[in-house]
Amino acid sequence: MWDPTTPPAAASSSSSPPSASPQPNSSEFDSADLGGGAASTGDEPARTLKRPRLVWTPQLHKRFVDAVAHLGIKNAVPKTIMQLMSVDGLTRENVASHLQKYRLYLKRMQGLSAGGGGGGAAGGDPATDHLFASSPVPAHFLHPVRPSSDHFLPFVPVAAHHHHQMAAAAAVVGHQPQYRQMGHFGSQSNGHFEHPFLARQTQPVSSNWGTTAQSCTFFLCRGHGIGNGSQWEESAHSVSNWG
DNA sequence: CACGCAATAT
DNA sequence: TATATTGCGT
Repeated sequence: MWDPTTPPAAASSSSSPPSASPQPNSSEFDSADLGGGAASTGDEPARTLKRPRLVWTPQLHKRFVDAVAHLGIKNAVPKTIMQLMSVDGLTRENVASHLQKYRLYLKRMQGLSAGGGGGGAAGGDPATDHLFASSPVPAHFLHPVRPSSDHFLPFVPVAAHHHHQMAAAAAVVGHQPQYRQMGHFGSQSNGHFEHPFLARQTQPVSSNWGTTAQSCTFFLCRGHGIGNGSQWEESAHSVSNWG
């Protein structure tokens, strides 16, 4: 169902010059624009609404990887990852599904890096490799920390990444309903987020960062495409309260 | 219940 | 092709 008519990710119409200018544009998403049908029979609780397929952009995956990296392999379970990512609209299933693929990817990498050498994600599934290769994989992922006998590690050739077209942005393309997913991160201060995004809901959240700079730090984590470890690390420390 | 993974569905 | 969903064991 990936809808043939659905463009792979919004063509970066504006910006995203081929040469450079990453452009720290804070808007990596469109405003949710409600179409006519929208909720059809009224506004159903997002709970039961059929959400559009999540499109895992490199940026989104970056957050995923960072979350896992900071959580540690052991604590990196779907629910925790989801919460740490703080991406509104993200469900546990979304993360779980991708986490599964990601683990397979890591497993393959382990096998390859240990024995052979060279390349990166070669010979695997073309499908997953490309996406995962866009994000640097923390070394600890490949070797869960040997208790005491990790003597010779050949060297871990991280997958050679090429430059791909990183378009922009939108994370989800709702082809069926007219919702655009992922807009801002949640201000799940204490529990979890409830409303995905949608519509013209009121959004009292804005008042949050208007007066208190707290969750705003998360926004800093974008800007560098590939090849960067993590900069939100520091940010995370600032708000180390959610735990 | 939440997790992890294979198989399957869309 | 990429995600989502399901099934089953833990």
